[in-house]
Amino acid sequence: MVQQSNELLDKVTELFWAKGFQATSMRDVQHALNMRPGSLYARFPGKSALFVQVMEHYAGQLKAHLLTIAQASDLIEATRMFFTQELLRAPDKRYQRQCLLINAMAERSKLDDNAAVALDAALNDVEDGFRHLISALQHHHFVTQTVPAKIVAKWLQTQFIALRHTAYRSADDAGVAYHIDKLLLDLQGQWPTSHGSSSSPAELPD
Amino acid sequence: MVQQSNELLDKVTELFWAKGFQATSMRDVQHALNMRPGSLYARFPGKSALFVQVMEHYAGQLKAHLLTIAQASDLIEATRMFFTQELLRAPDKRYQRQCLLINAMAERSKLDDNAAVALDAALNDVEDGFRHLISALQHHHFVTQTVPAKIVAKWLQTQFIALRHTAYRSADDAGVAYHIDKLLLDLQGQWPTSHGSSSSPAELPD
DNA sequence: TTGTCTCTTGAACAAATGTTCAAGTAAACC
DNA sequence: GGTTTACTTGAACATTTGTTCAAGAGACAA
Repeated sequence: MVQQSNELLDKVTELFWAKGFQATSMRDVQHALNMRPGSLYARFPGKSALFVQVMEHYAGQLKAHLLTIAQASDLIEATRMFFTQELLRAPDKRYQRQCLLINAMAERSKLDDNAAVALDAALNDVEDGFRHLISALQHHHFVTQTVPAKIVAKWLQTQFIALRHTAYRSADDAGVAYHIDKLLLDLQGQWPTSHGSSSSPAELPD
Repeated sequence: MVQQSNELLDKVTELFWAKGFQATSMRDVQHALNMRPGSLYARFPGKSALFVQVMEHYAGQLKAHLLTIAQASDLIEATRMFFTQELLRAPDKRYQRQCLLINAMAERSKLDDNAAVALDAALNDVEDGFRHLISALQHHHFVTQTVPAKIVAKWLQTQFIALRHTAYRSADDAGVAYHIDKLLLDLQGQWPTSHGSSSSPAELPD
């Protein structure tokens, strides 16, 4: 009758995702996991530790997803699919259109040190996933190689974050699909030649 | 010795901006305004009402700013200036790089009905400001007229949101400036011809 | 049965938070 | 001077929240 840690984390992740970290009380967690306070605290040292594990859980999954995509045969289509899947989640899971990490960022001032570090690590992890995807896109000449993958990756992650917010708010899914089309155009389109970006735009990280 | 309501709202806005709505306690507000609980509650019926007024205050200012920009002679340069100003706020006001509205969105589940309505209204207000700017840009042929201003405006607001997050997190201001350049390229660049966007791409809302 | 070990229970605590209200202050008006 | 009016004060309340811990339950060995 003992639940696996992964199942537990799945459920807690959903909670934090749907309601936010602060808005989710330990009593909410206890109820969702059908555990009493003592048992819960035997498993997780406290709310902050729970947050840390959820961050790792979430970022790990997202990064893995991105690495899979980077190996697809039709990269552009796979990228579009990725965005479509993430952004057009069905109404019953609409809260998943939001980005858990961004919501967490908004609550940063209330996080303790461990939690803040975990949040940063999670964001960097996801960025790393995007960098792999961009490198693949550059390798297949979908994206100019004159701009470092790292910079394009940051751009794409930025787009992802913003679209999640818009998709969450918008009632118009077709409009979101249009935004994705625009994004894919811009990705393959023109890039500024330079603007004092510290690293030379010519060199490509791995 | 009585403070103007605008001064009060300015201070409360800063508080909410820097710490977040939930993370700011009424005692924080009392301290910042040098008011005792009773006086504060005589002026504002409660924390939720405070939130509502801050939303109106903030969105009103941002929209006004956008309307001013829409009347500049060099629209592209004015737009770039707008983004640069908002995104590269000096270190002592770094928290203002974040978007107050987005942070509020992340706490939506804890807002009561009035506050949620005010938040939506604020977001729509800002979107309206962007729409005016886009209309001006289209009028001067910087942006294609084949796409409705409303759609482009939503895109630009999305970009704005995204860049704010990145600018807040990033240690590299030159990178942010590069992102702004890319944004201005994309704005003037290619737009998808259609993708089931419900309203016909030919007609332009004023 | 008895004893031991592991895990669970739920009442309880302490701190924080939004809010109220009777009492106090001082200026304005008759 | 006396009375009313408008505003301020700060102690206090009720609720929520993260967390703890002594007591209990059940499995298994002696």
